[in-house]
Amino acid sequence: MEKMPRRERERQEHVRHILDVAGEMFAKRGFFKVTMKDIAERAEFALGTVYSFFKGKQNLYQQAIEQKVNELVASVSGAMADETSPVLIVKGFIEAKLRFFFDNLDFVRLYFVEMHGPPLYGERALSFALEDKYRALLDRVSIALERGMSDGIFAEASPKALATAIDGQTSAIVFSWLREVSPDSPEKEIEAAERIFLNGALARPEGRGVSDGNLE
Amino acid sequence: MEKMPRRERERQEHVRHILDVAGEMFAKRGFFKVTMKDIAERAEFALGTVYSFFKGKQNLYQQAIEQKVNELVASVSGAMADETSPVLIVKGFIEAKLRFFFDNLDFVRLYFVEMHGPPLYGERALSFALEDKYRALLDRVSIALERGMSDGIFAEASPKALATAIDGQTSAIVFSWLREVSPDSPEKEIEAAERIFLNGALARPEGRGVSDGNLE
DNA sequence: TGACAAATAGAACCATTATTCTAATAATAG
DNA sequence: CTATTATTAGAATAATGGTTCTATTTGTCA
Repeated sequence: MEKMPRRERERQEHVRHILDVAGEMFAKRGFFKVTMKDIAERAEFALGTVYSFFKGKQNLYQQAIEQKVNELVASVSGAMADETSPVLIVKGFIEAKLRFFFDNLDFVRLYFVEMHGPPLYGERALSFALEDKYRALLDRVSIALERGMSDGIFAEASPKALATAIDGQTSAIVFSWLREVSPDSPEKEIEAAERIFLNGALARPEGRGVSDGNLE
Repeated sequence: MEKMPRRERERQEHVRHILDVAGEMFAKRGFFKVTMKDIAERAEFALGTVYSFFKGKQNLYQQAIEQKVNELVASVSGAMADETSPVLIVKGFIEAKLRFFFDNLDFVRLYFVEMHGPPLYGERALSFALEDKYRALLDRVSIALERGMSDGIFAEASPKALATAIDGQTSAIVFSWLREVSPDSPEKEIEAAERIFLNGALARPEGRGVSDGNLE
């Protein structure tokens, strides 16, 4: 990692910096309300310099998103890799996803637009590869659920449907943060999401759920 | 409803027609890939005529969305109004929401972008009033849940969090339809969503859930 | 029929902005 | 020091497309 000349290292610094700045601006104002000039100024580079780093605006936008998505996937993936028990894998997913978006709240808007919105400029910015990476995380959740089912921990159901449900639940929490002025911490929501997903809304006959710790 | 002159009625027909066409085009191609000329041609009106109906492109976009959101809210609201039991209100919400989006799959992209995306053009197209209307539906779900809790049907938890969860779960199902070539019917997902939300993922001690019909 | 409203096709206008280009300066490497 | 490369500020270019305008046609109604 330390073998390239300083020049090259600096260049990468610059690229990353511009990407960060641009990502934030795109997320806040939207693609078409941000001009290349704006970005250049904010990043403290001349317009031409920005063009020396990126092919054009779309390319910049695309890379800004990809950078963050990679971080997201790495973070969630890491959290799930640590665990072996199905329940803990699911919890790991919930926790890591919520934490990442909590720490990158601006990015939320961009991400979901690229995931589910109409094409911004004719084509999706989020490459299929990245989309697949995220979906692969969900598949791992699915698999954990499936395993939990054969172990009798989870109720028999469609693992895919359950994974979709947990993904949607967590996304909705993230959206709710967008509406708040300044959400203070994701802890409460993480816990609530886990409880709701695992136990459901109905009262349990025994009134006992996973909170007893008997499942981990 | 039938008291206005034909001229006026026709005008409204035209407006509605243009709104429909525009809404579909926006959803498919995105705001900036649709030109006013495109819309005029597709709707079979001259460009100037379209401008005689709408102040401009933004206005057209806005109204196209509002029209659909109103339909959505009316539909879901109606479904919930029929019911009295908390469980059935929740089910009504799930069913009506899923059905509406299933029947208006194009619209999904627009809706979520406006709900959660960065401002498209400086300001949100979805007026706060409309946003509030949807949120009011969720409040009604919350209230039903709360009532269910005091009746001992639902487990004690934050009604808001539960409502958010059910909203997210259903949205995720809608998103999954976007990825499919041609989803055939929402029935399966409706049922699964209800089951997952009510019973949760964990195996129940007795293996019995709401499917027994003992709660309605 | 005659006057007026509605609609049309398309030209014209105009603002925006992505992108390229230029001339000048600063930094670096050898 | 010198050749080279990176960077800069900003001007020039070019395309796009929203909006307005015009001349013409069609439809309506009294």
